[in-house]
Amino acid sequence: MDSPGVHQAALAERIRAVVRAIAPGQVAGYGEVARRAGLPGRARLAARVLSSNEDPQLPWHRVVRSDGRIAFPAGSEGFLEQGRRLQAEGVAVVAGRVRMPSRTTSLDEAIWG
DNA sequence: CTCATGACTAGCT
DNA sequence: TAGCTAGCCATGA
Repeated sequence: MDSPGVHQAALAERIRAVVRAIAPGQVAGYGEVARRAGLPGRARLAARVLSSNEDPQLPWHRVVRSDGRIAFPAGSEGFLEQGRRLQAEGVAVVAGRVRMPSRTTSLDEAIWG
């Protein structure tokens, strides 16, 4: 199915589907979303899809950068909005960052719990 | 066509 | 930890 004849609209459709599949209280990186949509390396495309998204039902706020940072400029409206929505779902947001699934806070915690 | 831009990433210093 | 660089790719001027 991933033939070189697919349109951009179809790709955007897949990306939105993947974003919709992110469970509440969870987050995913742009690159991860793209990869799940069958588009490895297209993190930028995923970001573009969200930037041009018009669907109010799309949980775009669950998508962050690979390092857990919110992609919007700190202090911007989008930045505040995303942080607000994430915290409303129980996601810990500290200084514009969220804890990524496979990222430990400290070595001690990783070893000793 | 070329050039600049951006809700990105990984690697190196 | 932080900053810089190069690669990435769709869009618009």
